[in-house]
Parts: sequence; C-alpha cells; structure tokens
Amino acid sequence: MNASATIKAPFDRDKQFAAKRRAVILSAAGAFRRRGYHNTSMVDIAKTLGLTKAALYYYVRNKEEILFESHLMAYESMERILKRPQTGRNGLECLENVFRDFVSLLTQSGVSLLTDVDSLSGNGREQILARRGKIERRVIKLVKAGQKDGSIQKGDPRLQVFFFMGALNWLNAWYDSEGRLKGDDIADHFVKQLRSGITADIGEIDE
Amino acid sequence: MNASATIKAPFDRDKQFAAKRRAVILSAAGAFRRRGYHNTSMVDIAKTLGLTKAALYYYVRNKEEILFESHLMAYESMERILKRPQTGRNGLECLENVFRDFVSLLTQSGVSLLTDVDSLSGNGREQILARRGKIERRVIKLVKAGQKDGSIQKGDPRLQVFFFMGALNWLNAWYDSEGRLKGDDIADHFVKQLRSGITADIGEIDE
DNA sequence: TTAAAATTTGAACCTTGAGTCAAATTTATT
DNA sequence: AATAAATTTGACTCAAGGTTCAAATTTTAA
Repeated sequence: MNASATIKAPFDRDKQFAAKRRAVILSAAGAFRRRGYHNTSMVDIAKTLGLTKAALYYYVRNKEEILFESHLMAYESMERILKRPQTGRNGLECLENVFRDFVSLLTQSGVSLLTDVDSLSGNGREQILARRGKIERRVIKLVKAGQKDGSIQKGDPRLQVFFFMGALNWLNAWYDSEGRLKGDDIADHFVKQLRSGITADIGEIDE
Repeated sequence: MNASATIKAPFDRDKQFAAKRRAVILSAAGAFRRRGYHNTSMVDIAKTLGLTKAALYYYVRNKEEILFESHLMAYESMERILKRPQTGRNGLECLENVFRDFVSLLTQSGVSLLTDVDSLSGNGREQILARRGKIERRVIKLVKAGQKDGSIQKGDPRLQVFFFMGALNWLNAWYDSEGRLKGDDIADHFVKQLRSGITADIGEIDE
C-alpha cells in the first residue's frame, strides 16, 4: 500500500482511523443500497470487511450512526456538486450539468443514495431531512431560473423536479456496476431525457 | 353497508373474510409505503385497524405474507391496466394512457407500490420479481412499438423506461393524499413531462 | 334460547440481531 | 526486547418484535 517505505510522513494515526471508518461506512452504505438497511446485519457488514462484529464498534457508535453517515456522505457530495460555480449558459444547461454529475456520482464513485430515512431516530432524521430539503430547494431554484430565462418550460417546478429526481433515486435501486450498462452511457441518456422533458420548445405543441 | 335489509343474499361468509383480509393488507401496505416494512410492527398494523396483534394471524399466515400480498396487489392492478385494449393512435399515446393510469392508481386508489422486495424470502421474492419483470417488459414493448411507428425517439428502450418508471416509484415515496397536490394534477403534469421527454421531434435538436 | 362456528384476546414463547466488555492480540515506540 | 497504545475478538447480555395457543367473546342459524 505505502509505496514510500523509506520516507515516513508524520506517521499517520488519526488518518488511518478516519480512512478505515470511512471504508466501513462506504461498504455498509453499498449493502444498505442493495439489500436494505434492515436486511443487512452488523455481522454482514463486518464479514464483508474481514472483521468481526465487535470490531465495528471501535469505529462506530452503533448501526444507526452508519446509516446516518451513509446518508450524509451522499448529500454532502450532492451539495458539493450544487455549490460548484455553474458553467451553463442558461438555467437548463446548469441543470443538465448538475444532473449529469449526480448520475455519475451514483454510478462511478461508490456513493449510495439511500431512501430509508425512517430508520433514523429523532435528531438524526431531522438533520437528514433538512439536508435533503436543502438540495431539493436548490434544484428547484435551478429550474425556476431556467423558466425565467426561457430555457425551461413553465409549470410547477416542484413537480418537474420530483419527476427527474425520481429517475435518480430509482437508478440507485437498479444500477449494478457489474452490469452491461456503463455509467457514462446512462448519464448521457438520462440527461438527454431530462432535457427533452422540460426544454421550452419554440413551438409549444400541446394545450 | 347492505342496503337490502329484507332480502338476504347467500349470507356472505367467505366474502366477509376476504374483504377483511383485503383491508388488513391494504392498510398495512400503506404503512409499509410510508414508514417502511421493518419500521412497521404487527402491533402497529393491528392498532390501526382497531384489532390486537394476535387477531391478525386469523387473516394472515405471517408478516411476510402481508408484504407479499401488498406487492401482488399493486402489480395485479398494473397488469390490469396494461392488459386493457389500447386506445392510443400510436405507441406514444398508448404509453401516455398507461402511465396516466399508473399515476392515478398510486394517487387515487389506496394501492401502494413497494420497493422492498429483499424482505421477501425465496419463493415469494422470485414470484414478485417475475411479476415486476413482466410489467417492465410490457412497458418496454410499448416504447419499442412507439419507436417503430415513429412516435417515440430512438434509443435504448430500457433506459427510457427506467427513467420515467423512476418517477413513478419516487412519487409513491413522497406523495401524500392529504397534501395540496391533487392526484389528477400530478398525473397531467407527469404525463406531459413523460411525453416531452421521449417524443420524436420533427426537427431533432441535438447531436 | 341455545349450540356451533367464527372471531378475538391475553399471556406466553422464541428467534434474531444489536450492543457490551474484559481479555487477547497486534502495532508502534523507546 | 520491553512496554504502552491501538485494535480485534469471543462470549455474553438484552430488548424488540414475530409467532403460538388455549381460552374468552361474539356472531350466526336453528
């Protein structure tokens, strides 16, 4: 692992711990995504990592904390994408870029977008719901901007967003990195379908 | 309930049982949809119906059977919609009709579309997955037909279907019948966004 | 009114899986 | 090599919740 056997950096210690903890959470998050939170036991998580159940508790307070951090990890990534300086020429293009990166995030990096927020208790649940709401609001804001500059169809922005965010959540459920569909292809296709779905056409067809 | 107090039909008996059993499943399915299968206890289900936990077992073999029947109920409704004689003038219109009815089904009738298929064991899971696959294949077939008659854009039909079926599954997660959004409005909007997303435009815009 | 069938219940049982902890083992430092 | 800190483990506890069942209650039919 460490290529530099001679030069020794400030002999990591917390860094090792943080890295391992992160590995635990990422691995568990993947299992949660595939099998579901309650169908994944602590023993399952441990075995996948070549550990024993008890060892997990050295890195994590309890199972719920893993779920919480899993959610958080995904939402932080999404927020990072949303905060980036926008390069699009109009609202629609900005939205496309964001959406493409969302899809890439969920297909390329190991990050999993979970839906089981009801398995979190009181405080944790509120925090996660707040994060999700924040992201939703930002995406809605993008759509509104697009409507204002004429690149996106008029209509209830909330509904428009729910529509294509559904595709994102559902993608997370069926996507298999081993499958024949490559992440980038999915991203291309989804962005195209997203775009066609809300582009403001020059000649509006319907009533 | 029974308007004819004088005339007595073949004194229901199995019918009562079937009706109550159905009520149990529908009620539970709603709870599963909102809170999740594992976050809903048998006591919860019973209380909602004004029963006691033990009484449920008069109508149902076990909890998993409730989940199984919940899935089945949704899929049977969807199959019924798919089997109906199609009235659309082309593939796109047929697809629109089906999709609209799917949305109505999930917002108007009490039917819930669940995703937690991993909580089913062996045989039950296979049956449910088979049903879901069948439905998916039929929808894909609709899209292919639309591509053939020129009403739907070329492209991987599976991906196109995953995109808008995602909207459907996600809808089921956030939709609240008490909320301000009326089912029909959602259906209208979603159909519109579905249509725009895959309509074969006369002048294709992009590369 | 009564007896059989249908329905419901309270009180248990039992399995599963999360969480704990003192001891064992490994790793890092002098 | 010796020691302290970090990491891992086996064996255990414990609670939650699904399931069972004999008895109680309600309903139906004669």
